[in-house]
Amino acid sequence: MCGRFALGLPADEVYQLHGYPALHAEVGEWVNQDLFVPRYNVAPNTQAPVLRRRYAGSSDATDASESGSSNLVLHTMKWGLIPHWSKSETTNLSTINARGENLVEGGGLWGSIKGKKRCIVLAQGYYEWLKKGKHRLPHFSRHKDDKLMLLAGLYDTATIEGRSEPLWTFTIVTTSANKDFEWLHDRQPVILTSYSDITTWLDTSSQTWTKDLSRLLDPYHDASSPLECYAVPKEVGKVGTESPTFIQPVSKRKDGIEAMFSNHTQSSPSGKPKLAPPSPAKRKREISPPAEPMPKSMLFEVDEESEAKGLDRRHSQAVVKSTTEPLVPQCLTTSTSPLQSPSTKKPRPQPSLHRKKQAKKGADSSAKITSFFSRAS
DNA sequence: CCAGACGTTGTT
DNA sequence: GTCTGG
DNA sequence: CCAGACGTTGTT
DNA sequence: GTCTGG
Repeated sequence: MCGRFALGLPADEVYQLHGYPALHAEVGEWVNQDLFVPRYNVAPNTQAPVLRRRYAGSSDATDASESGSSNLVLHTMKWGLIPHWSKSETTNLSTINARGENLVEGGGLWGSIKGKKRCIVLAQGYYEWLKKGKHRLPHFSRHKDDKLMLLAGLYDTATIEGRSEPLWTFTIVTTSANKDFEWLHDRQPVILTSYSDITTWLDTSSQTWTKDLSRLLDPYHDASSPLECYAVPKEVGKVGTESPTFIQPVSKRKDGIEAMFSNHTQSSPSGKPKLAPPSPAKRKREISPPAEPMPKSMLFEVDEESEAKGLDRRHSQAVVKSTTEPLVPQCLTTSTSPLQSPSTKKPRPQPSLHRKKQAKKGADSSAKITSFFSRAS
């Protein structure tokens, strides 16, 4: 399922968080403090930000600052778990995901890890490709309130021949998609939201698996933190590309077109449940507006069929709505500045991640092609 | 005992 | 590394 | 997960 | 089609 997501931070950096309260700072704050370099296309086999708990006496301290009381460490690991007994950095195994069902059942590759090396992968959201015949249309799923998405993960370290440092890698735990997401895909990452779930998942002190942990792997359902999902530019499918537009609804860029076609409306073909589209009013708060410029030009193919269905989706029934209350319990509230001393760490300039040239223009018959040129200010 | 698997997704 | 299959 | 490669000999 | 790289 989850083969791509958004948000990352600079490689090889290790941050010391100041205990669980800082977890709240989580969202927004880390990003706004430029401790993260926002990324919009995090692929397997690349580095990504991971949170784990460290225990006194363990020798896995890496080079994190030794400032005492904290036991939560944030650093980067490579996506795609390499078991500790492997001597090679590559593997035949598919380990970018771990099925929750197989954790519960026990044994196997995960048997020795699930009780001891759990972590949380930080993301703005994740991509999923909706299959439409032979076409695949990328969608982005995220918390409606723009909170960081916390994905349940497992990690391990391996000593690779010819390397002096251990290789840290992780995998993302998956489960059945919940009802609201079945139209998109049958699997979903395990998304943690409540403080107690987060602490439960990160607490490996017992070194064992428990029923409580199994419960966390149930399909996502947290009415207080609803998700939203919308189509995004196909360009996200190209590895190595980066653009904030990848996590923005493609429909937003089709305003003109949408207006033109808006009479078609629906005739709900199947009884499929669908997600409500992002409310237009809401989409304004951007996560960490990057210094990064928008691409010179973006091109989107609008296939009539998908287009129709896409429009249809916006009239559908809906995702649970949260109008209520501060989604994070008080216990998570940060005391002061959560990350004031990540040792020598400083905000760094946005790396230039663009490599994309020009979207190709070969209008392939059947599809309607529309180009949008965003004038990056 | 040794050899070989150990995994996921998607597609057929 | 640990478990399974032969 | 998707995108892109997937091969050899001989000659320069 | 299948494998590799990102």
